[in-house]
Amino acid sequence: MSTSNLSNEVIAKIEDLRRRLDRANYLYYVKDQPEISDAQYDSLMRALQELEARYPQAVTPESPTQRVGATPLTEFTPHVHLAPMLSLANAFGEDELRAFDERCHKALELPSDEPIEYVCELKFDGLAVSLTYQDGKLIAGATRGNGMQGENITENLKTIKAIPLNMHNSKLDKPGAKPIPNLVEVRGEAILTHDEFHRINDEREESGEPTFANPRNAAAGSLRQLDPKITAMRRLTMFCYGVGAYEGVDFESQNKVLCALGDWGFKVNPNVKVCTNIDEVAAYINDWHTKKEKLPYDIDGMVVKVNSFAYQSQLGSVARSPRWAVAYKYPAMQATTVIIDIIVGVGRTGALTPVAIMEPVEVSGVTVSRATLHNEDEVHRKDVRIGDTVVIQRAGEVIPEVVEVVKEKRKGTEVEFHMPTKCPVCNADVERAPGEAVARCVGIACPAQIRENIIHFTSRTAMDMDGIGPALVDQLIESGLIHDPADLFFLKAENMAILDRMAQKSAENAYNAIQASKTAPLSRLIYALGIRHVGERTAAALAEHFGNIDAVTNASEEVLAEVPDVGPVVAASVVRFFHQEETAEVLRKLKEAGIDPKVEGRQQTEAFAGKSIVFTGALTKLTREQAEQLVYKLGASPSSSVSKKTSLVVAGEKAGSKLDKAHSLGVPVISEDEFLEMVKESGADL
DNA sequence: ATCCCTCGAGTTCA
DNA sequence: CTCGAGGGAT
Repeated sequence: MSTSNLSNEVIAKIEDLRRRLDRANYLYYVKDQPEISDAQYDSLMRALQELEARYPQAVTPESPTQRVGATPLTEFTPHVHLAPMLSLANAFGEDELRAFDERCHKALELPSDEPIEYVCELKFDGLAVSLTYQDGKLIAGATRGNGMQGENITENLKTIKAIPLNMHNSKLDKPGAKPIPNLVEVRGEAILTHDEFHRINDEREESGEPTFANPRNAAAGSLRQLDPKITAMRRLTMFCYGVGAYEGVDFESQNKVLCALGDWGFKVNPNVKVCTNIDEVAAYINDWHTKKEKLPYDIDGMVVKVNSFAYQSQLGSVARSPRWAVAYKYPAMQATTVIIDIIVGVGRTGALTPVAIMEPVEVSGVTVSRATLHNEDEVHRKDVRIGDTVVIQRAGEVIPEVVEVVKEKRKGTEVEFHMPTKCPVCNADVERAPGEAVARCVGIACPAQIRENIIHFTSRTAMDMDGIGPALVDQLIESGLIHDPADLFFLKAENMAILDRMAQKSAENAYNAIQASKTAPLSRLIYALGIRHVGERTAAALAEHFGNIDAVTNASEEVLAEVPDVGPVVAASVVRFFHQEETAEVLRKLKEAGIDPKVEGRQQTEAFAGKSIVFTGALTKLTREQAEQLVYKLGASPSSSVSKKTSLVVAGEKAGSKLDKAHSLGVPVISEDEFLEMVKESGADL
């Protein structure tokens, strides 16, 4: 391996390979229009690596092989920006945007009817970065830091393929094209796309590492790695939008800067608009308010800049921000606040739910003061403590959630949360089933559960008693007028009118709503009872299968398990529910109030209603299916296996084990003919 | 036994 | 809307 035989031919070969690799990179990472395949790229890269290995003296820092440095750093060194990286003043809402326009008019001494040209650019939510190029070669890259001085992260930035190691000079023949300056600081934002962010978090989750709260944090974390190999694995990208210091080139406007950056091989976001006046700016901002959600990366606003550089220098800067630009911020989806307390709520099923009570804060236009923490594990996973400063957001724009704790703000006085061992409402024991996430109050007469249960009963999706809300339910319980859902049906308007702030009119409305609910379909009633694991769908399936409430009440676990989507857990839950004395009492009162809904198309015959019937052997006059449909129509539930809950077995010819089982369990058995006779006598309307 | 899908339950604010 | 659990398919 000698250094002496580096011929011109070899140099030319190396340079050709580098040119082709740089171009492939540019087309792939900047233009998103690859022209060669990954395999072709790899083979070019391998060829270059081999040549460089053979002629180490030919390796330059700008070679495409040098994107991932070999050795990790021990620390970052400071980097002084040649021109400061200013921060922008914020504008919230159109009024502040127009105020900015007026300030510009005033400072430029322009009449207000003479419009100023502005450039609108997306404001990326990433990490601001400055790249320094000397004679077209990347010599340094740094974070923004305090604006004057940042950290030198050149090795990490070189791993970003969208950043050219060499500026392009191929478009010089294009009219208005700018030559490669001898010195330029290119300013931009390093970001992670949503896809990449999720990929990284998935990987971290799998390997048990803490996940990043958002793409910006992930991007920042990735660039602050001392080992560039790690940064290289986080496939960051970078949009460039401006210049700091520059020599050997001149610009007339911000728009020309963006064009030049594009020509030089930098990635420039295409969603830029030159607006002839502030109205167009406002319209463009408004346009992107919804469109921004469809972008594959995060933006948190729009940057509005005075286009003309002449105007820009006339406007100058105040303090640390230029007067010629403003950052329009869309209403923040995230905010920071302080956890005042973590309280525990008791749900209808006894579930204890920790809820964070926070210093009220505005998030996307709404004041938020509480957020669910779901369960104890969740609290500890996020390590939320009372007194913590937390980042919150509205998940799906609606429900507030705690995203993360700002650990840097910890004072050491924060209090850890522990699930109480006694119910905060009724002081009964709290149990957490092994393997389950929720802790439950086991108190059968827990007032909180009774309250939630009644509220659930009246709710729109259950019995739909319009006009009866939590407040009224509380008063009714407190005054002793009701103890369970069924009591609602015995209320009289006069009784309710006695209550605080209960006008005669609204008492009548409530009374009418209760009476109207008496005709609710069976599925609603079953759902309203609030059986654990029985929601709207399962309630509908049970109603459909059994046809009346008695049939459900008497059903065994086996019979229940025949219902579609009902398995052992749901079946056991239903049986347990109907075994409770309280349930029997409620059902009795419902009947007394005349509530016993039937499913349409089913008749409730004396002989069959609520019975569980099994057919066995070969039927001669009916098919098995017809027979099952028949008893279903008459109010019974057909079943396929015999248990002690079975009311009746209809045995056809050559009946086998089911008949034996019926005999051994003492279940009545009849023949097919007897069955048909029974149907006839039932008086059913066939 | 394991994965995927659906359903249930709890939650916020205007 | 999100998480967790149950059911059913594989």
